[in-house]
Parts: sequence; structure tokens; C-alpha cells
Amino acid sequence: MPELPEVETVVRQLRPLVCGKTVRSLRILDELLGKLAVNRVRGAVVAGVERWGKEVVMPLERRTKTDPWLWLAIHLRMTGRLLWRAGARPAVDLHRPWLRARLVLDGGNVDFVDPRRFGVIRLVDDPVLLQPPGVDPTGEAFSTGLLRRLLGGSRQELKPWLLRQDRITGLGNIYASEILARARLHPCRLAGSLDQSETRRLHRAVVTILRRAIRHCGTTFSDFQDTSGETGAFQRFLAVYGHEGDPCGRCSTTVERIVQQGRSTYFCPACQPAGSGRSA
DNA sequence: GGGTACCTGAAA
DNA sequence: TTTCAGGTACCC
Repeated sequence: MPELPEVETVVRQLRPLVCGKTVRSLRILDELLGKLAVNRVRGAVVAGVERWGKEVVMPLERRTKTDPWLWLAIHLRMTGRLLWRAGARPAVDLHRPWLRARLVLDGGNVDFVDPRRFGVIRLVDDPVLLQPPGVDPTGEAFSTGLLRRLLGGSRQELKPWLLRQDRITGLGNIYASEILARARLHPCRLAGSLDQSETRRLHRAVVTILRRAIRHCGTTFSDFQDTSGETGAFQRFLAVYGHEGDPCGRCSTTVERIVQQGRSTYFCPACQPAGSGRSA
């Protein structure tokens, strides 16, 4: 599930639960995750829970004179989740559907559950290795001017361009469609073809959609306390994503679905006219 | 740049 | 049975 707002939600919910707690162990249960130096985390203290792009990053402080910092990074990819299970002795009982890894802390577990097994865990000494290449669209640095420079000259279609993590980090397939619907821009427009006012609309849509999605805890998400249900509520506000064949909320024209680079794009052909600068 | 692969489950 | 899925790495 996770795009930027969902990962932000995970991080905010996890932070007060795990910060300051001591790591007992990191259990890797799926060989697809590869070999990690899990012994190095034992006894470290969780110093934070951060979102770096779409990745959950936990700085771990060790009681060693040399190399006191370790960085645990978890990318949820398509179906990964981090579920908190409070409890005193939860290292046993590894039976949980799709459980791939478990961070055992004093007072509870962080369970990495991931049916499709695309998720990735990294453990590194140097946080530079985790630095996302693109700009964070929720940060101060993301301005209309910066967006204009990033778009400059690109001959890629807008919607695939929005998915590029080396330009803007954090957008995914749902919010890319939602952002273009709000900005009233056709997904097949060439990224480099936007004029100043269109660029401003796109910038505002990125900021607004992400802010609203974060406020509503993202689109569908599992609870950390009890394993049931979804706390995310943003799906109620989706204007176009998943709404092929439904009337557009603004003009009642039928919402369409097209495929770009093998992925679904939803848009309203009336509110988001092709206009000039559309790819051939 | 764009297709394809990775993997599994749910829904059509 | 086939298609689709919130992501990204790797191929030409």
C-alpha cells in the first residue's frame, strides 16, 4: 500500500511506540531478505523512526566506542506492513501470516508482514547510502520554482514522470492520478510542456493532496495496536483512482482508465483535456 | 525512455 | 482461468 502518506502514517504511529526501547534481536524469517548482520543490533537503542522517501528508517545507537550508529531501513514496496505487537516475551510464536521479519524490543515487537515479498530490509553504517535522490514534496525545499526546473525539458509523459523517485520522492500510482486530477492536467501531457500557470497548479496539487492524505492517515491501512481493520480514510476522498466508469465529481463526465508503462492511470477526459504538449 | 520480471493473493 | 495490484530493478 505504501506511498508517501502511508509511510508517513506508519512512521508517526510507530515512533512513540519504539523510540528509546532497546533491541533484543532482529529475526529474519524469509531468505529472500538476504543475509543481514543481525547480531550487530542486539542491545542498541532505537533513537528514532523517520520517513526517508518511501522508506522507514530507524537510527540505532549502540554502546560501542567505534561505530556507535547503525541504520535500519525498511522499504514496504507493494504489500509490506509494520505491525506493532505489545508484550513482554513475544520473541517466540513466529506464526503470523506472511511474517518475514521481526524486530524484538523490550516491551514489544515490530512485525514486518509482506504477502508479496517485494519489501526490502537494509542495515547500514552510513546513512548516505539511504539518502533518496529526489526532493521530498512535503519539505520546505519543494517550491514551484524547483518543480519547474525539475520538469524542464522532459519529454516523458506527466504521470510516469510523477512516479520518478529521482525527481520527486514519495509519489506512487494512486496519488499521481489524484494529483493530476486536482491540477486538471492530462496524464499524457509531456512533463516539459507545462507553462507557468500549469506548473503552479501541479505544485499546489502535489502539496494539497499529500497534506490531505497524511491528515487522513493515507489510503487504507492496518492498525498497529490490533491487527484488524484499516485506519486509513483517504480512499473516501479519491476523485479518480479506481473510479473507471464512474461520473466525475466535478463535471459528471465518465472517468477513464488508461495504461501507461504498464500501470493504470485514471482521469477525467473533460476536466483534464489533452490540450497542447500532449505526446503523440 | 519503455517493457518485463520479481511474488502472492484477491477478484473478475 | 485470467487479470490486476499501493514498487522498483534490470533489460534493450
